[in-house]
Amino acid sequence: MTQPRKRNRAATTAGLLAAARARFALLGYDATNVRDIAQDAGVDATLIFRYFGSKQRLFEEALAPIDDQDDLPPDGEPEDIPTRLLHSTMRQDSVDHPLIALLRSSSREECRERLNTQLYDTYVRNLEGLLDQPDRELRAELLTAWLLGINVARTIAHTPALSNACVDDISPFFDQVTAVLLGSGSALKPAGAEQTAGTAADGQV
Amino acid sequence: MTQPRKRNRAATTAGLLAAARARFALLGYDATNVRDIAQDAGVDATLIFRYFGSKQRLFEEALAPIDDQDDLPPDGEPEDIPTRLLHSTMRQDSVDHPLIALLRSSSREECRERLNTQLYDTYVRNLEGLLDQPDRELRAELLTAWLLGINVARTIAHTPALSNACVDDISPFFDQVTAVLLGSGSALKPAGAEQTAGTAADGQV
Amino acid sequence: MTQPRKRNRAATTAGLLAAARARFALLGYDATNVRDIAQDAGVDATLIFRYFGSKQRLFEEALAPIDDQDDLPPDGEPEDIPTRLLHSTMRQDSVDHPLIALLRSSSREECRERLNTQLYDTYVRNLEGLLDQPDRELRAELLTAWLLGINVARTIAHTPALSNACVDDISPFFDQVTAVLLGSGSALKPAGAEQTAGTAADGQV
Amino acid sequence: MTQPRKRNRAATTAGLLAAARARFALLGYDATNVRDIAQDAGVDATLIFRYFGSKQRLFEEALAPIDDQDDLPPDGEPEDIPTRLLHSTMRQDSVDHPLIALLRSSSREECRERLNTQLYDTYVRNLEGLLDQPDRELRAELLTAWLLGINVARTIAHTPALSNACVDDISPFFDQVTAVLLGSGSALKPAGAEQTAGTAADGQV
DNA sequence: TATGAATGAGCATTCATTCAT
DNA sequence: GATGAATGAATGCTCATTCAT
Repeated sequence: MTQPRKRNRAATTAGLLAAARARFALLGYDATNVRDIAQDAGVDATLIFRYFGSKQRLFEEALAPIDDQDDLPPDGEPEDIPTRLLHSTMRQDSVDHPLIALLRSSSREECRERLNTQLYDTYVRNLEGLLDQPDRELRAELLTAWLLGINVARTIAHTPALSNACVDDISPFFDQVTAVLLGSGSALKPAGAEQTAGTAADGQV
Repeated sequence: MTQPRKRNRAATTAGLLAAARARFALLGYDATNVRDIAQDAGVDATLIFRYFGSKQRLFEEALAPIDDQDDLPPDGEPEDIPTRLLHSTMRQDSVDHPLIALLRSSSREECRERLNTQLYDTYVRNLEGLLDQPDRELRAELLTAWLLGINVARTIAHTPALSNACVDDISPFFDQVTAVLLGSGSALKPAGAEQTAGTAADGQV
Repeated sequence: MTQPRKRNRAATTAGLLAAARARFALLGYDATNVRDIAQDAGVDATLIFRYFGSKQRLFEEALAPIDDQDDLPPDGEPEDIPTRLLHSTMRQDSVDHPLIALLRSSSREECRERLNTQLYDTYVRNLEGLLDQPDRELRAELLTAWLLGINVARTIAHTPALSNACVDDISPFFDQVTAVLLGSGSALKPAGAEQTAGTAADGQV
Repeated sequence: MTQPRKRNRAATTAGLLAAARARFALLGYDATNVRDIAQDAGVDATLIFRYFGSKQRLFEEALAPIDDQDDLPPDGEPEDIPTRLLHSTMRQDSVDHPLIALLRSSSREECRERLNTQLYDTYVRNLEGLLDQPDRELRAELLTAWLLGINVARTIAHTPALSNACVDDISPFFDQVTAVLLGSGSALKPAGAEQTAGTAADGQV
């Protein structure tokens, strides 16, 4: 009680970051206030400024680590990329997906930019890399938009069916839509069996 | 606008509503302040309270009219519904789509509820009505999520390809994805050939 | 409906004054707003400024007429003065006694001055005139304070017994206290008999 | 006060309470604004909200301590009660008597209630306890009204004689009036001697 | 190092008052 | 003469941030 906390800078900043992540994702930047974050972390609000300088910087750092974790690692087969993005989208039961935090804070120009960047780096670029059609950017963005929309529907709008669905419920549809959007000439094509439907669809387009 | 538009209640309220619509959609509820809205409309901020009572009420009225306009009218063929929803999603060059305003204000419980309601009434319910599979709700929500994601990508994230795309660029993909998601047994089915792929895909799922 | 009111200046000002009197007495100057007064009178708030110039002037004029009516007329026997002041104090079932309005508005220097003046002109001066002792001013003020306190207790504090009391309930006490405060050497004294009771009462205590 | 009294919660809250007490008593609740209170106390206005939560709460706390101090302690002889109430009424040279603050804020329902309660608890109830006549409540209220009126005359109306009077100037009258109002059968009666003086005083006045 | 007292800018809202019709 | 649209000053209150200990 005299030493209320371990005076452990690492633990304090980690707790602050976690609390910030949760609040920013749930409420967005504006509606989140630093005192509540500090209270959630069980520390004094001043430490936010001591350790991070400003609310803005805390926001940036709170979103950064998960960004990296979300960036697709280069290992793994290319044809797994869509599936892995779906898993990333569906993975979070917790509401603190960084994309959602950015979306909810998108009244800030910098957040909009960052949302854009992150969407590109994590989704569009990776998907586009699988394709070689002239309209591959649009195709990649269309699939990205779908994943983004699913995320929003689940974490913000809370539409009932999607909120309760798990990856397996969605996979069948996802595979087909992926086949349609990534279409022929995609790197996925040679991968084979599960793409058959996609191939069929693609053939007719 | 060039003329100070003096002593005209109708024009003043209309200007206030337009300015509010734009600011709320761009910045969300919290980040929007009444003085800026009034300044955009070229009038004194107190008129907001005179005519609307509160910022909250202004928000509601600013979003209301477009809501109605977005609700699908019951006329028209059922199989046109997805296409019409796509047009509604793509129609707005202006950023002030009410769905976006609600999304950006989603830190407020009431806005989340309203977003949910509006998503259901305008999208999910109408799409679900076309289907009879046991999983028709999930299918409808998946298509809704896509339209929502496209909207977000265009108006908030400003992804380049989607932002510059027009309905015709997207229609081919949209038709196929619709076929996949609404699948067999849908009211769309008898409409024809392009559903074949969908049916095939559906069969294999 | 096309001619909503008789456009009768006299009636309008009278209605405004009456409404103002009631509101000012009930709420004091600050807590009363001109729109409510106008609404009570059934006219537009602007007329207050047209006819009275300002809220302040309306206040002054609203309190003025009753002032005069409360000033003791010079006719009548001097020994009736205390009794008449008691009746004035007890008379008002309605809450709009001007003294109360002034008291409730006494945060304004001008109202305090006016309260002082009115208390002096209506009460102290008249009572003091009945006396010739060196401490006649203090005696007069002590009786004035009592009448004032009774008024406050009835109209503001709403103490139960005093609120429900009528003049006859209080008269016996009043006569004795008057006898004590105005005391011997007062102009009342030679008047005689009813003071005896006071002395008797005093004796029995 | 000369020294900025920095970083001292106790001193700051005390200063704020004192400043609030003075302003509320002088101006009433509505006419007092928090910025002025803070300026009087030499601190920033936001500290009012930090320490008290709201203007309303500050008002309550500013009036509370004096309330307690004014409540008659149960010790002491019952027959001293009237005298002690007189002293309490006359004691305050400072204008910040809580009764006056309440009176000046009486446009607020809650203040009216509290005024009523306080008047009853501090004055009426204690006086009534000395009596056993059927009309003891009225008698107690009449004496209460007088003390209240004296307070108002001194602190609000500033009538000259009462404002400059001290307890000793008023005591002779007070004893006689008390004798009249509390009358025969009062608990004061057996106390005896000092009432005789009242009678004597009456005779000699 | 960490605590909490202090601060100033900003917000929604109200009100008396003026101006144009 | 009378209506209601327009205005600017002020108020209670919140928040990120800094300063002193």
